[in-house]
Amino acid sequence: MRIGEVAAAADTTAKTIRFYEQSGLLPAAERSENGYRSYAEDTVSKLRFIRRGQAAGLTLAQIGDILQLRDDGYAPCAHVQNLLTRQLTYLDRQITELLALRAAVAEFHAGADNADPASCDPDRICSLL
Amino acid sequence: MRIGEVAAAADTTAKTIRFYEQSGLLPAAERSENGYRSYAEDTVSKLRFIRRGQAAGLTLAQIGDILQLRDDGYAPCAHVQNLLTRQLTYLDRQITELLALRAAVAEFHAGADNADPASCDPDRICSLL
DNA sequence: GTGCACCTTCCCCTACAGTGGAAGGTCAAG
DNA sequence: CTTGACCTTCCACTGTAGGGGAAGGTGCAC
Repeated sequence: MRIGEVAAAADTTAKTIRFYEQSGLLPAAERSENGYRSYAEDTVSKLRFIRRGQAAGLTLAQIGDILQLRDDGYAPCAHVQNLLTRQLTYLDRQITELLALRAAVAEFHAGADNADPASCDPDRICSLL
Repeated sequence: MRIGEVAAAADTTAKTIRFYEQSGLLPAAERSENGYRSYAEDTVSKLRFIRRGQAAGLTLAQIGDILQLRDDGYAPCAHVQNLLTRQLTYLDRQITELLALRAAVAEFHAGADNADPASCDPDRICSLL
């Protein structure tokens, strides 16, 4: 398959596939006589896997590690489980931080109700913040 | 005050102050005879305000708008209240998305308990994702 | 023989908020 | 008179995941 066909099949772009190759997520593609990249069917599977990984919030680097393991002949199950555990921890921290930020902003916002432009100290720029 | 003193007073760096000036958050500084930037005391207030704005999750561009209003002689209260309202909406959307992502990852992770490396279909790369 | 779709490499650009470093000027102390 | 701390400008780079577009090669249909 040529790069455009693979891209269409995996619902992505040729540009992205070249970028993945350059980033080491995909092995350097075979070339046909004319120099065009030539792909086997399983590249489509890999691209779909990359999309699933991204949907789980993994970075391309993390996804690349999994693909590497698979290419090296290992079943990446344990590694992936590890990754998912860390991802949960990471997300929990993110959510906690975001909730704290939301609370802080809500407090500022509540103060806005009884804000009087006249009582605003120019030195503070804005009494709400 | 020289740039280093201001930076120390506002707990930031000279580099950052120059960056803010270049980005339009701070007006072009006065210069003393030797070409050094020379600041009035109120620059420290502005830098502290920038930090409060960042703590509320505002971007430098948004903070810059507020400072601009204040510099133009307006009390930015109404503008800030507007900004905070939108910020709350934005944060709520972020939190919702993150919670959904967390749920998705948790589901993958739960599936990991009964994952058998042997039953892993290499075509899928990893049965967990 | 030429138009068109497709492919190649190459380099630059995006957003965000700075950071690092080079090359050189200034000023006070020793 | 030199050392060191400070300042100046300019240029490039960080991380993330690609996108835009130029300049040129390939292959098929008309």
